[in-house]
Amino acid sequence: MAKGDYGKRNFFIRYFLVIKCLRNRKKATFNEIREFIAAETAILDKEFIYEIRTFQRDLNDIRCLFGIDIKINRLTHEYTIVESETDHFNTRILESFDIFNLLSSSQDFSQYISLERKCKQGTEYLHGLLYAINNRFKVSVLYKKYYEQNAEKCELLPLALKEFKARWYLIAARGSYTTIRTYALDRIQKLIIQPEKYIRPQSFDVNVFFKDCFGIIRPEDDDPYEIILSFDPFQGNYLKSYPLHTSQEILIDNNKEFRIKLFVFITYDLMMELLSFGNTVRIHSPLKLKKEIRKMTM
DNA sequence: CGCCGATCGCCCGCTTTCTA
DNA sequence: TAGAAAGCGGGCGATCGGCG
Repeated sequence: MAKGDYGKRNFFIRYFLVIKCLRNRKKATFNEIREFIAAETAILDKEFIYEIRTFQRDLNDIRCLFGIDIKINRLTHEYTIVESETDHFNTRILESFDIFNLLSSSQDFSQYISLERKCKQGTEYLHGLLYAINNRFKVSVLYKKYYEQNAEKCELLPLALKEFKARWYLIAARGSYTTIRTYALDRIQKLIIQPEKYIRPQSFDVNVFFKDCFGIIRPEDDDPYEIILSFDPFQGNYLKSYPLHTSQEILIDNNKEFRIKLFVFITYDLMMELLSFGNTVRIHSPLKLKKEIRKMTM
């Protein structure tokens, strides 16, 4: 086979298949990876010869590009992906690969896959905003609050991006840093990156800022509360795999009750979440949360 | 049509790890 | 502990695609 027969985009297919192979099998020798890739690319009607030297170069590239570390076990000669539990980025990248692979398949699977019909999410602004945040450029956005008729032009100092419930938000300040607000990307109608720079407050860390928040609201004039909630054991299983918040601690877990403790602000987001559990949740404390929920349901 | 950069295979040599 | 085996990176050349 002549070199380069399969074009320039091939390296991307290789990276993806290497990652896919190692995810499926957990571990594989180079020959197994080579065979896996040969089998996966057989439909391309071109022999895909994968040289060990290329593979070794690819490992380096995968590490640099995606931060996915692949190590070899020198006893068994098997390669594995080094999964670091703290790194959410890796998991998300691998998940995105799965979806990408599914949606970009040349076959028409539309009769087998039911996709959620999403409105435009504003994800096209992610790259531009990240660029502005990283290089400390001011931005001006045309922003339409969902409860207002007209869009409003605002000049913002972009600080961070945040994801919540499959939506993306811009965390930004206005002129001074006295108020930091959250802007939903799907409500941005236009984004202009300004040539002017701003000085980023050194103390701002998005993960610290939202540490005690459930969702995207951080009250300015309140403190987080210790919140005790009871669920039925069935909901408990769900909450064990998908904790409500990083502060979640299990207090009781038996066949009658699943009780947890959270340390978060009492916000609209939190109350909506609790209401979505219907009568399977019971609020033990604090009193403030009980009252607020009662107010909403009356 | 020639130049240039990117990719990849091949080869070499250094380093690390295993094993007797 | 020393030699063997394997990993890994660098150099080199062939090839290809883009570009003027």
